[in-house]
Amino acid sequence: MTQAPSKLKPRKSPLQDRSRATRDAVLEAAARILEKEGRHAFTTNHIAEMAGISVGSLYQYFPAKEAIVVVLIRRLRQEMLEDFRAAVCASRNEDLAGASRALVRASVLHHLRRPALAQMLEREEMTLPRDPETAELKQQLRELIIGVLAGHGVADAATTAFDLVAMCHGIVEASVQLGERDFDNICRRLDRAVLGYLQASRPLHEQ
Amino acid sequence: MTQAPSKLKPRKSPLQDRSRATRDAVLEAAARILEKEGRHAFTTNHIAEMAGISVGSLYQYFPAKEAIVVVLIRRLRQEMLEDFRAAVCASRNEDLAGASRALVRASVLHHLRRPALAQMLEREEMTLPRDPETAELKQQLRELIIGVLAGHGVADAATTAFDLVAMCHGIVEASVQLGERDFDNICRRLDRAVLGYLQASRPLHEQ
DNA sequence: CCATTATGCGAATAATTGCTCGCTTTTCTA
DNA sequence: TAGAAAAGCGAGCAATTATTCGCATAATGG
Repeated sequence: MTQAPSKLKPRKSPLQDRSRATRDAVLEAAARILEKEGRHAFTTNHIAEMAGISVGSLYQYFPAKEAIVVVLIRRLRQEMLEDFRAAVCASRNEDLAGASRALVRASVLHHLRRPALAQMLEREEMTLPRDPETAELKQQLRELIIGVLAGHGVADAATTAFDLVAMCHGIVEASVQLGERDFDNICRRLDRAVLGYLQASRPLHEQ
Repeated sequence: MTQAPSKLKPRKSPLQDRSRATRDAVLEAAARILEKEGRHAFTTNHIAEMAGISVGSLYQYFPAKEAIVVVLIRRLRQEMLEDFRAAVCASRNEDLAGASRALVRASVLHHLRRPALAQMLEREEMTLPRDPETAELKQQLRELIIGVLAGHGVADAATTAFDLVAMCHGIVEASVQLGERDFDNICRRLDRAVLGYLQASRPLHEQ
């Protein structure tokens, strides 16, 4: 009883340089189509054409169209995790406000690298079947942030982390969607939101 | 030279009760499919089947599949605007904190009515061509909130309104996605975020 | 230089799906 | 109640698209 081949894992791993280039070309073409032409243009034939290869070659490395998106998402999450780790590392001697600012900057940086792509991929992620590898990356990211908050004595770090991430995500996504590309401006507003939330654990009348 | 028929406006307006029922059945079936089966099941034949009518009848009232979604979105925005207007009206004698709380409750109420549907429709909206009627509703909503903030002396009401709406949206969406359905719990956290942001206009050290 | 393996190709296939059109049934109206 | 108008029907057309498969070309190893 052999395992049924997964619909998400690569059919074949590239061994030669040539094939690795093909695989990368597919991924880059797919990314470009998603960010510049949208979902409707995201067809296997079109991806192959834009990558300068044939559909047949595409299917040697990806067992299904979805698998391409899954890899792109995985890469995005991987990058994000690394950015956040770097930010946490660089701000390990700062106070809570300093650490928050560092995380905010990492978050905005991530979204502004390829704004349209990041948004498309996040949207796709919700439609796709759960990918354990991506879930693991997200879990690590969550724990990283909870750790930072808890380390600074924030109460109920898990909920706080959840809300902070969600509200930053909301503001950045909405801003980027409207064409905002001013890194510092977005950061300022996120800082205000984050620090405000952290402060507001104390009720208003104590001010 | 007659005007080319729009792809979004109804081909025919229902005159008899019978046809109005058909139209409504289509909309409700479409909504149910979107929220319970997802995009991939959203086909005209399936919608007609679930509505208990034939495809032909469907196309008498909607010139294209997209038109159905557009109407659903329009209805959602309409409802939301009315909820917000009611909240603003009911809290017109309160202070800024009170008004904020009222708006937060309206927002959460909106999302919790049919959580899965609201999320799907918002996602679809981004893919669809811009609908002027929906844009108008959103514009009114924006002005409503800006008005409330400005009326309480909030500086830069436009940006503040944008950020508050975006961050609430972020938190609610993320919470709902994880299955959270506790109205009061979500409200509490949104209150904290909103009041925190409003407070944080003053820098930290003044506290 | 040959055998073997890896890589690449793209026409063809099979399935899906948005939408039309000629027709029947129901409702309205005069 | 007859004729017209509205509403409803659903098989089938046309177009799209994910995926395959038999074959060609290139790299590798002995």
